[in-house]
Amino acid sequence: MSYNFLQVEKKWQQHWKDTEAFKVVEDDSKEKYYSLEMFPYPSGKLHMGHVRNYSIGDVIARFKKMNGKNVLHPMGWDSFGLPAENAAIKNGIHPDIWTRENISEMITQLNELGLSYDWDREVATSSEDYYKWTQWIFLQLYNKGLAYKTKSPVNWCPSCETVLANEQVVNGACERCGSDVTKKNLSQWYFKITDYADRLLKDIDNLDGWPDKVKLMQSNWIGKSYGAEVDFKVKNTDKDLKVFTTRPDTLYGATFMVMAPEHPYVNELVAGTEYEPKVNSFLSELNRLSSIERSATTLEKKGLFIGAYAINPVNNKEIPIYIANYVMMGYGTGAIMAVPAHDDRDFEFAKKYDLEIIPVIKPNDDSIDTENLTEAFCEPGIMINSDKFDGMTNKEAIDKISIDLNERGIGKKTVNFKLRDWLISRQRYWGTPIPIVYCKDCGEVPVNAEDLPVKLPKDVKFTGKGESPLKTSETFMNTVCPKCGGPAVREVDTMDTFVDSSWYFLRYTDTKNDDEVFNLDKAKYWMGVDQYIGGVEHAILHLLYARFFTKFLFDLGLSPVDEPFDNLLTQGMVLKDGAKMSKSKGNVVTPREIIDKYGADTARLFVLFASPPEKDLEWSDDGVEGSFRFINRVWRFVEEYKDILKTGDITINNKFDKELNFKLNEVIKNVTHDISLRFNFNTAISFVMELVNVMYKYTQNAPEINRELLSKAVESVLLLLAPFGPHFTEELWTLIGNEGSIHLHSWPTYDEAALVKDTIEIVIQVNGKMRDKIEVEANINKDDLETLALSTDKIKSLTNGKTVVKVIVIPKRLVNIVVK
RNA sequence: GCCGAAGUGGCGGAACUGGCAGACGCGUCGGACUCAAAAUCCGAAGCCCUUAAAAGCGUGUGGGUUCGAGUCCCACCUUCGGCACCA
Repeated sequence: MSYNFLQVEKKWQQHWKDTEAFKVVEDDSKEKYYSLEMFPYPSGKLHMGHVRNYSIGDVIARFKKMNGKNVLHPMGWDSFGLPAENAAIKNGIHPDIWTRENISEMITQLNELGLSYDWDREVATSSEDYYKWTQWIFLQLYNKGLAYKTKSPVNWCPSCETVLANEQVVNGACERCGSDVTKKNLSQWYFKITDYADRLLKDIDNLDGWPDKVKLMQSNWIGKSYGAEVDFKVKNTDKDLKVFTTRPDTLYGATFMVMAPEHPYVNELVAGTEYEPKVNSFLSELNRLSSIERSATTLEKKGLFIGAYAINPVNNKEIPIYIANYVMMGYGTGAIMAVPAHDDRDFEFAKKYDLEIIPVIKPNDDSIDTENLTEAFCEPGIMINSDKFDGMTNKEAIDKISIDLNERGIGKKTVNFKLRDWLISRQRYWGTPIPIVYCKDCGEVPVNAEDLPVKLPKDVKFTGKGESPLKTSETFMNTVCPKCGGPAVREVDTMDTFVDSSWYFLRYTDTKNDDEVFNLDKAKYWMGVDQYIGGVEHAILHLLYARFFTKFLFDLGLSPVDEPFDNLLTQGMVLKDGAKMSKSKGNVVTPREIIDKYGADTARLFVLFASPPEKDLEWSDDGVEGSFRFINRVWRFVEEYKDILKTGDITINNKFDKELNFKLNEVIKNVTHDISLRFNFNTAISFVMELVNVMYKYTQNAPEINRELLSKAVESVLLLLAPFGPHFTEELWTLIGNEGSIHLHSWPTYDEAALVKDTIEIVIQVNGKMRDKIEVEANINKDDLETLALSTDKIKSLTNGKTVVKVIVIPKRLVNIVVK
């Protein structure tokens, strides 16, 4: 026999809806708490990863509410994006309809899980009243010069005739049709996130509530490196070739120079020379490689001398200029000085093309023959072959040489970032239109803010071919210029969906505002997000973009904070048989089947109990069964004893009462600690299980049931479990005669006095090995404890005939006797 | 290659600042209830040797620090994650 979860869960879900239980408004008399889970793409079907993510957030939200906080716990939809468009191409359903249907299905499923969302604050990035403001933010970026258009190579699928996002390129091939992806130069919109690189990096230090792992990933992604820019003259020309190096100390060891094959100087330097055809064939060979193959470190280093020489500014040495496949145009200046003696890649290249190797640093201990290197020497050491810098440590020389370059006007200290500007153009329909028009006379003109939103048209053809579906809508394309009123055409690209999700957490504070992106006072009340929860796959892009937007809006005086998320929890994946659940592996367990068979409370309890939230969770059907059993065990207990429970002052009458009372208070303390400080829901639940076990034993063993005490224990169990299993606890709460929702009741408190024990158990070790235990008065002094420990029969027999060298007494814990 | 995380029973996982390793759950075994089964309740259980007790061995491997190490230090192995020719 088990409880009727179907009926109970339905009943309370309806009740919460009817009473608007989770509606929340600003209230200055209460401390706020903003609990946020990363909003989903509305695919239409919830998976276990969602269940885990939202269960974690819901426990936190409900727990904070029971602790007196005014809790903002919203949900919404990252509803622009490719799948909707693919559905349109495949099935002819309009993306808008497809998306709306999915959203309503997902809302049903989320409500079936009993999640405490304030649906009044729902946002959908694809709705006009949301993307209007996404466009508005675009205009602000544009006005500040942080949104710009430029030609750049993009991924192009020749078969689908469309641009692909990086994520849609799998091993150099189109995700949809498998064709080789090529590069195509197209005009693209960018956000100048690089202007914020330094701040985005520096402020990572303030993110105390973020996992180190995520902070590190962001740091690496931004990739700041310190070094110097050095100007090399190109022999017999007036050109200066700039290189970036992090090792200015090795400047005297530069024996050749390598440029990226795409470097603009390459064409100019070889034009009309005997090297031109060779360079061209080198280039076309390289272009045949996909970007994946090109960037593989295993790719053999290949290069070509282009007939020109550069002059090393520190010693006027002429060095040959090469192009090679291992130098990237996108980083630094696209050209490097090659120092084979002290760089692995340059060494490999020099050996292959038989180029000169000059050591300029030797190890402190002469352990390496620098004249006959077998590999590049990359350790710190002492400067040699470097004029006036000889004898210095190379560390010292980095600084000295940089200063010297600066003074002579041939170089300077500089920094470089790996972070690039953010390409936001997508040649797609189902996204936020970019609010720009092109006028024959005025050129590129931003749409006036009062004319927003630039709406997505309905009369669009979805063929899956061509650059952008919006081109097929004449009503959309043809417009008038906001500046001169003349005929103009609209930008047909839409924005990357990461743009939409970079500010939704701010909109939640004020979702219905038609006049402002969000109200500053409301944002002031709710921001920052106290707890953000989501998958670690968003550790870099989404979180970095969201930080960028928040800082930008902060600079405009629109956002009250310059970092959006005070605390971040990255939950682990849900695995089955050691692998991520996926259709292709056939190891998917759907939330639907679990809810139907056991109910939402069981599903929630299991995903929270099976593993700590930040670790991967191994799915176990037997484990789910166990969680279901536990809920039933609680249910039966309450049913059996509900009639004799009696609230009132508790008197402790015997050792059974005392034991139960101790456990009760201990568990309240531990559960509170584990939820609030560590988010270790798995141990929190296990403590409640212990309490329930003790309660069962109590009813069997105690000579007489202490009705007030048992009543307090039952209430506490329900309150402690309320955030985890909101439905059955609500039902049992009324069953034992309470009025009102358990979720409006305050969190149970414990009595420190109940945790004081009269006697405690002390472990006795001999030479660090546990040999005996004794029960002693809790307040026994050290000397008495030592005497007692040495006098037990067991210890006496073990120490007999040996010398006691030392006795270590740790009060309230153990005694360790060292013997020889 | 670089950076990071993690290795604990048959399984998922506990052990907060070094102090009884294995909480809690699953599975297993035994008992009660039942004509029987399921469900439920109670109990056992790291491994090894044993009728039992005691001893011994046990937190990836090898060393070290300490009265005492899953926890700290050094070296290594394995697995997972991120970045990947970043000059």
